[in-house]
Parts: sequence; structure tokens; C-alpha cells
Amino acid sequence: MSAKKTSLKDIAQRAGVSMALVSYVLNGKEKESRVGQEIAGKIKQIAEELHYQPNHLAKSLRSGKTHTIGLIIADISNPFFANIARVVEDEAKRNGYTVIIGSSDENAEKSRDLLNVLINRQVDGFIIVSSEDSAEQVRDLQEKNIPFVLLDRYFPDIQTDFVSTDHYKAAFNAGAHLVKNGYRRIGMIAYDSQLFHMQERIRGYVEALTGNNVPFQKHWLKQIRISTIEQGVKAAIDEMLAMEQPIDSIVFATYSLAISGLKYINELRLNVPTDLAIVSFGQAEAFDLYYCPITYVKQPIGLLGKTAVEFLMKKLKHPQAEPSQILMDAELIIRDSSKTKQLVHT
Amino acid sequence: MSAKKTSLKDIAQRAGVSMALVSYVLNGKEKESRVGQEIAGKIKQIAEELHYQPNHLAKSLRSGKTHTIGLIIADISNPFFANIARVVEDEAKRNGYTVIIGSSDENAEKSRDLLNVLINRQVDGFIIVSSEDSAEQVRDLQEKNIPFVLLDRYFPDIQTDFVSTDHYKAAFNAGAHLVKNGYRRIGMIAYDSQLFHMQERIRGYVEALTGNNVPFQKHWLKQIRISTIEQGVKAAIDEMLAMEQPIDSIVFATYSLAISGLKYINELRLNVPTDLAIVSFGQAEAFDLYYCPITYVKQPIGLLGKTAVEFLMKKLKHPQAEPSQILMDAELIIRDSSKTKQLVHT
DNA sequence: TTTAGTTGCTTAATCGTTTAAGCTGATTAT
DNA sequence: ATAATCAGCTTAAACGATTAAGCAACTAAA
Repeated sequence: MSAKKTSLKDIAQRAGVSMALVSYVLNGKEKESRVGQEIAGKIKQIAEELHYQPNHLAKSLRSGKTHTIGLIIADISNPFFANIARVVEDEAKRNGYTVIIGSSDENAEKSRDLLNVLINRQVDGFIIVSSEDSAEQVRDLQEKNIPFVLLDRYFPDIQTDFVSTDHYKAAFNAGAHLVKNGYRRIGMIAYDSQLFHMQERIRGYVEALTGNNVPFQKHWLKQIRISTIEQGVKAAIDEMLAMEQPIDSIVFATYSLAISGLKYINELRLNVPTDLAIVSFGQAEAFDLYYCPITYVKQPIGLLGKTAVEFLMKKLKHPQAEPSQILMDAELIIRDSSKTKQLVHT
Repeated sequence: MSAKKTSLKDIAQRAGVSMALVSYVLNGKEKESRVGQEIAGKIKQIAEELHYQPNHLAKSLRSGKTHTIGLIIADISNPFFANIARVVEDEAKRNGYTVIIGSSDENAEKSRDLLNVLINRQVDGFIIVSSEDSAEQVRDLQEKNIPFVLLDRYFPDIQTDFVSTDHYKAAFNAGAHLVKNGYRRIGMIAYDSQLFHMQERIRGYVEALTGNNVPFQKHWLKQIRISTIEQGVKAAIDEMLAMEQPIDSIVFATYSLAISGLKYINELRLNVPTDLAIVSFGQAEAFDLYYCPITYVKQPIGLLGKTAVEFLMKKLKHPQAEPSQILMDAELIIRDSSKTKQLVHT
């Protein structure tokens, strides 16, 4: 049977000294606290022998710091977020922090639950990919003075720390790229969401058209309810193709939309890009393996994650500092799914 | 500025009673502890007003239970594991547990680090997807009497709780399916790993051939080092095709191998399934979107995750009980990538 | 009238740390 | 000779909860 875990007390007893001394030594405070060389050595040795491992709970209770951060993401099964999680975890570890991940599944209620659970667990701060209708939660955190950094999605009318891609610019580039390659009837399938990043992607797309002499038509933009992606996307594509002047290309505003869309496009036996050119947000193996590799917006995942952790660390050190905010550029990875339009003779 | 968090003491003071009473009431022990109706009501009300949230650290320190479980998975960027993580998280939450996820990246050292960090944090138990060379770590846990359940991968010569797919049977079915559909030169690309689940997949594949009158040839089996997937897979495929009697079909033993393999097959402009039929382990959008949808082994992710949590809960309640072990059946999802071989006239 | 039992509450130890404050004896300064 | 300084240690409170044990006042039984 396993011996009980060794505590400071055990070491103190063995060494015949008080717990205080042991604590000082094992925290490297021998100098400041004037601990004798000899006894310090002895303590260290005994700690070693007994495989002493400090109890984080007790430490945290005393210090008020858990060295734990809560990461709330919108959907762990989305490879973009899964990879963000990985980066954040690694980076946090490098800073001596542990991460507790929670997936809100794009659901404000679940997100609030997660926040509460993690606040109870005394996490030191949060990194959050906000879900719809969660502005209130963000304000709550501010009122409670709980440090946090918003990741990928932020609220323009709330002053917070955030790290995000420049969604507007990314969408603009995606749209402009299609125009440049000869497409003139460019649709977008997006979520029906008030979240700012989605609005920005839509705005970027619209302005890419209008800014390049392609008058935007309202019915080119389809906004899908997040709860019914599958049917929504099908209906949207059907409509886009049934128009008098059918769409010749689609920008998908997210990875999940693209997956649903491409499946349906396959079902319809449409050819990419001759029947329909495609550009999508998100990135994943699926895009590489598609018979015609998909042009996509590549967000700087590593940098996003690292910077979010960095900002949070800064915030933890200086809670009253001005918010740090940064918008990063996405890269448009150009593949065959959007290649220059071949004019067909009629 | 935020008022300090309210503690039992605050409530006690306001109510003019001792902390003990407050604790009894808020833990629903009013009856056993003979707390007066009146004061109980008052306490509850004050707790409400002050938005009392118990401090988990203190609770845990006292009780020795953190209601936290550590989930160590081999690779969070693999969709199979990401989904497992999601299921485990949900199921744990339903049981009142929080999950701390760590990705070992198939690396024994990282896995050991994670274990140590989480043990320090006093997690109550672990769910582990073991990585190579981590048998020692498993034995350590047993010696320390730390409850854990192995998930997806287990060690046949260590008596532990585990929840796994029947990898042998799954691979056997995959191989037999190819034989049945007319393929006779069936290759396998697997990892060069001693992990039992990989050995079982290989064994299943081999026996599917020999058991169905297709004499297995040693050079049909390629084992790739996990550190060099990309090149390894390319070389393997090259060799398979350069044989005097080239391979006509491949079983990929994991999702990552399949992704690399399919990319290369695309590069080579080979047609699936006419040039090369494919069956793979793992599941993901990529397989659905492939121009010729990929036949794959679908593991019962939801059930695996739920059962792992269930087993761990059981273990936490009855640490000395006999290990619970279960092997679940995978389902072979048959698509076009392995469809009946068309004989070509020579 | 004593005894026993019940009700409603408080006291204080405990979990494993950290750390300010205090104590002792030796050395140095005046 | 006395005071001040310093090195090297100990004491004890605190973090926020839980809970066994005990105490006082009252009721009911003998």
C-alpha cells in the first residue's frame, strides 16, 4: 500500500526543525531568511529522499493564486479551436500554468456555467472565445475584476484585452481574390450571428465586391442559423443556384459551413471550381484532401494562442494596466478551388 | 471595485452565528445537525444576498477530494481524441467533476510531466490514452494507489481498468472486407510501435488475410516511425507500388497515416479505388469529403468516453474493487474507396 | 426532585502551506 | 560593561472550509 504523501511537517520532524525552516529552504528563500547552510542541505536531502511534492491546494489557498487558467472555447470539435487549445496549453505550461479547457458549444448558457465552475475553482484568469449573447458575461467578469483575454472574437463596444485575427481584412482579401480571378457573382454563406467577427467577415466580403466594381446583391448573402447548419446550407446553395443569374463562387465564413457545403456540392455532382469556385475560412486536412484543394483563410493559430497567453500573463501581473489589443493578419492560401475562371463558349 | 469574495465567516457574522452552523445549513445537513428552522432560513437568505460561492480549494484541502480528473490523451489535434475529450468532459460534468486535459503528443516524457503536474494538483483520478513506453508510468500509478482508467490503449500484461475498442477484430473486419471485395494484394501502413493496440491492429490485418486464403507477404506490411510520418508514408507507398506484384489496396492503421497517405496518393494521381483501394482507421470530415469517400473503422467514441468516466467513478467509490475491463466493437463504415474490384482486361 | 434526553448552538482542531514577528545567544561597537 | 546588531531558529496566525465534541437550557420521565 502506498505510504501517505509527505508534507512539510514530515520533513520538519525528520530534520528536527520547524516547518517554517523547511518552507523557506524549499522555496529558495534560504538567503533572505538566514537559514544555516548545514541545515538547509539536510532539509533538501530529506525532501529528496521522501519524494516531497508540495500540495498545490494548500499553496493556492494560502496565496490566493492557483496558477491555473480557464480556457473557454466555442467548440472543441472544430480543428481550429482544438489547435488553439493545444497552443494555449503548451504556452501556459511554459509559464508554469495549468489550463482547464471548457467547450461552450456556441451556447451562452453553457458558457456561463463553465465560467462559474471555473471561478469557484479559483482560476487566476480566463482566455475566452466568446459565444453568441455572452457580452453580459464579459461585463460580469470585468465587474468582478477577474482577469481575462478574449481570443478570436471580441466586442467592439467593450474595452477589453483581446487577440484576434483581422476578420474584415481576411474576408476582404478572400472576396477580392475571387474578383481578381474573374468571378462576378460571388455568394457568401455565413452564420446568422451578431458576433462581431462574423459581422466583420460579412462586411469584408461585401466591401471586397463593391470596392472592386462588382455591385453586391443582397440575395448573394445567406445567413444560416447555427442550430440547423446542414439544412440551412443546403437551402442556401439551392437558392444560389436557382437564381436567374446563378452564383459562380462561394465564400464560406466558417469551417463547419464549408464542410456541410462541400458535402452537398458533392452530392449535387457540381464541379469545383468550374461550376462553383470556393474560398473558405478555417483550415483542416479536409481542405487539402478535397479533389480540388480548397483555397482558405489561414489564421495564425500559433501566434494567436501564444499572444493570448502572453497578454493574460501581463494582465495577471498588472491588473490595472491598459488593455492590450491586437489584430493579426490572416494569410490567404490559394489553391485550385478558386483558380482563374475559364470562360466557356456558349 | 469588486467586493472581496464572501466566505462562510462573512455569512456567519452577518447572521450572528458560528461558521459551523452556516456550513451545516449550506451543505443541507440541517436535519442531522439539528439546526433551527428560523436561523436556517436566515442563513440561506444571507448566503443568497451575498452571492456566496464556496471555495473549492478549501473544500478540497479539507476533504482530500478535488472532484477533478486528469485526462491525458495522446494527441489533441487528432479529431478522434478531440471528440473523446469532449465526451469525457461532458460526462464528467454530469457527475460533478471537472476535467483537466493534457496532450502527451505520443511522448512518454511529456506524459510523465503531465502526470506529475496533475498529481500535484491533487486530481482524484486519471483517464489515460497511453503513449509509447509509458507502461512504467502506469505501474507507478498503481503503486501510488492513484485511481485511473486506460482508454483506447491498454497493456495486456498489466492488470488495470480499461475501456478499449477491440482493435484486433476491427482490423480483421477491415482486412476481410477487402478480401471479400476481390482485393488480393493488401498492404498495411502502421506505426512502428510496441503499443498493444497497434500490434492488435496488425495481427487483425494479417489474420484477415491468412484466414481468407490470401497468403500474407511480409513486405506488404510497412511500419512507420511516428516522428517521420510524412516521409515514411511516402516511402512505404513507393515501395508497395514498385513491387513486382504491386499492392492493390491499403489498410491505414491510423487517421494520421491515412491523411498523409491520401495526400501522397493524390500527388501521384492514382485513382481510388481502381488503382488502390483504401480502408482506414479513424474518422473525420476529410474521409467524407474525399472525392471517393473512404471506408473507415468507426470507433464508438461516445460510448468509449462515457464508459471510461463510469469506470473511473466506480473506481473512486470502491478503490479496491476488481478492475473493470471492456472491449467494444468498432463499426466498419463501407464507402466507395473499397468497392468491389473491377477486373480489367489485359 | 432528580435523572435522562433533546434541542440548538459554539468551540476548536484539521487539511498543508506561507510568512510576519519574536526569541536566544553570540559578536561587535561604544 | 552595556548596548546594539546579527545569525539562526521557532511560534503562531492565516487561507476557507468541515466536523467531532461539548455546553447550556429546556422538557419529560421516574
